Amino acid sequence: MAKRADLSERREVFAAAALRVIMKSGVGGLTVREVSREAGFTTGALTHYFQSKDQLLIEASEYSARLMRPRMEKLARNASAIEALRKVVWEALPLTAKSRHLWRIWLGFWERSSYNPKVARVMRARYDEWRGRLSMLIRRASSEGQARVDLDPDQAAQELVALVDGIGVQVVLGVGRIPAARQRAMVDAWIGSIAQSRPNSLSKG
Amino acid sequence: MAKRADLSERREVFAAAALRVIMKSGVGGLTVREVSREAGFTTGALTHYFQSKDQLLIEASEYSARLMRPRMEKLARNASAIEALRKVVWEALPLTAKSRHLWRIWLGFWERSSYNPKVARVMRARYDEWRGRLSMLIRRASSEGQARVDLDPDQAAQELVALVDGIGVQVVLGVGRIPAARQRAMVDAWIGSIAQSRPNSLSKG
DNA sequence: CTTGCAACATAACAAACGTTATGGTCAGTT
DNA sequence: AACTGACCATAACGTTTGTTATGTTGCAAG
Repeated sequence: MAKRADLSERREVFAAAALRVIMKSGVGGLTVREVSREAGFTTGALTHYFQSKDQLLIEASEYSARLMRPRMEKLARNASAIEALRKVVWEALPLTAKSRHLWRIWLGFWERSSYNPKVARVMRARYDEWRGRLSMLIRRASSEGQARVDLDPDQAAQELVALVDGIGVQVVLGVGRIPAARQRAMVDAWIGSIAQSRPNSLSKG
Repeated sequence: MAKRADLSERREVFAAAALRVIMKSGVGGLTVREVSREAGFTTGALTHYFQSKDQLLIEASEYSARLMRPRMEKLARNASAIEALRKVVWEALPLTAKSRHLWRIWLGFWERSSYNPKVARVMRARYDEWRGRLSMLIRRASSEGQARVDLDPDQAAQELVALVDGIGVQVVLGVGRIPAARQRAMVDAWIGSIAQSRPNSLSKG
């Protein structure tokens, strides 16, 4: 066994290259040759680390999730649950160029996931994590008296996920105009609708 | 000039076949051979009516819009502007199997529109029409005292478009669960937020 | 009745694709 | 020092693609 390069490190290099190619040409326009070139290698290297193109796509999808996760987890640790929810959702919005780039990538995976079961599985896991994160924050907000208690946290989280996706589509496709301030206002309005000015303990007493 | 078949009629046959293929294999998986077979012809016939695959896709996109338009226009003629808005948006939701099929098609066009300027142009026109329809109804609701007057109709319509897209994504991708009743409730909640119980004339007086 | 062109089918084409095969190089083991 | 296998390049393979070329047929105008 004569190893010179770290395996998982090389795989990340190709995954990152794949994301850059997707940004340029879309998931449908992605080719193993282009990804190899983007990574600074040739197809011989890529096939050494990935059994197939599908595997590369899945790895790329997981890598894109790893890019967001740490920031999300940090923002979720905010003392106020409602404030944490605000900041977490804001982070997901297509507010910055970098965020819009990621959105462009995710959107590229959407269609592929409709016709590729493997991609669909990864995509579902991704959304489960995202919805779960929001659900947990909403639950926390309820128990801390910052949000209504007559609320199904999972259902509320599902609504919020849909809201964010809708904004993402409009902005990334460029079919609508939703400036940053408006995006945040929409999220705040939704959070305001589940928020509760009076603490839970008082309304119970 | 020996014509036997109506030109625009044949083109619609191919457009409809293209939509069926997209439902099955996605826009990325669509091939001219498959569409020809689906239409009951061969590629020779298809190329006789379409200069390129892109033209076929655009025609198919426009055809899918023509499928919705009449129903939308009929529902928009409701006496009550708010009620018309409700019914029009409900019609756009992925509530029925048929509607979900159309959503699947639209979603397929999204990525392609990111990298194909021609498709992007058509897509933008489609959303302009959709947003304009909602904007008009909201404007009507305001002037009839059914909706707040301190409202930017275009901005409100943009929000509603995003909401519907978000629901569409979640349902069609199958990454979230939003039952029909919940979809309608979400729309109603949004409309409720812009609605006004007291007529405009009173609040002005 | 001839003729011309629309309306298709069939076949061929070059390009691009994912994948596989082959070969070379060099670090690390024996 | 010989050897081995990880690492990567290069090339080839078979398939599929959009497009073009080349028929063939049959209605309708002249």
